[in-house]
Amino acid sequence: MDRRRELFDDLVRAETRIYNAVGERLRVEHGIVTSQFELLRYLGAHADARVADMATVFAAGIGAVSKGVDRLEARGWAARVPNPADRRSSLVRLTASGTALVAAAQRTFDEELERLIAPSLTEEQVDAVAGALGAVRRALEDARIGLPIG
Amino acid sequence: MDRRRELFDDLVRAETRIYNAVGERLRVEHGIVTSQFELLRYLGAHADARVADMATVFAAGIGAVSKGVDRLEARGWAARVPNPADRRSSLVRLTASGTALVAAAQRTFDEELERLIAPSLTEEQVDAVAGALGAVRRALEDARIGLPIG
DNA sequence: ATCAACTGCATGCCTGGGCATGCATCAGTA
DNA sequence: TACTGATGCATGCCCAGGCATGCAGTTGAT
Repeated sequence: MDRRRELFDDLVRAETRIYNAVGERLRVEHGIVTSQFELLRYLGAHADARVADMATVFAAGIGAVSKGVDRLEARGWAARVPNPADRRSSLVRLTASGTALVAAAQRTFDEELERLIAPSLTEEQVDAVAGALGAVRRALEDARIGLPIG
Repeated sequence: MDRRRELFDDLVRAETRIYNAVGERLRVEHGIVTSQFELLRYLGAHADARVADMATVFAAGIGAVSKGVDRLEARGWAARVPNPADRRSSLVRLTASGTALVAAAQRTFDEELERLIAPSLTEEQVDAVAGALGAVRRALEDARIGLPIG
């Protein structure tokens, strides 16, 4: 039980600092923050995503994602196109400049992440931690636990 | 490298959902959220903490912690007492009701954390992940990486 | 075809945190 | 002692996200 408390503390602290450090570099070099990078990256990997899809993946509220997409659109990196299958929703896709940005930012991201993690963890540990946290994540997603609202 | 991206994603998603789920239960049963629980728990474990100490531990800004302590004080769970060694700062300590709250909330916290994690991870995995993330955390703390501002 | 219930999302209000500022105090030097 | 720089923290402004609401559109039953 104490071991689980320790896991929680280290999980939250490591995540916070990594998120901040990556965000700092993304901000300086690309003018975006980590949450925007995550949205952009998701859109790069999943063409024609809907707002609700992203909200589920990121465990964020619909409103937050909707506003986040507004900001991406305002900067010309993404566009909402009508969803032919359902006129209530739009499909969000990257623009050309958004695609270019993701590619460039991804390099910064990878570089910084290596700088932060590689000194502390072996490859095997990275695999082990990714596997374990992935299992936790999937279990929570399947059970729809930890979304905002309730 | 892809493995590190996966680690980042799972780290952030698992942390988000665990943080939300724990916060939901703390809110329902004790009227606090996770960030307040963390402050309270720190104060329970570290008598006479200063605002700056907590800001460093939580990788948060001084202002955020200062306001967080304001809220704890307003609810009667903590008090600022003058710091005899330095009149610029105060020492923050729990009140009696704050101490009682921490004890009760800690039980809820432990229970919920077990519910979230135990189904997905063996004891060995918990140890391995806590150890690895602890190493990352300590490295980042030592290098003062990932604090707000810079 | 009609209607009720539901879904998807945009928007407004409110709160919490980041950042900048300002004041009080401390530490070091002359 | 006087003075300069550094430190600790409270506070104000701003922004991002949660939650509630509202509306357009969809679905299913009759």
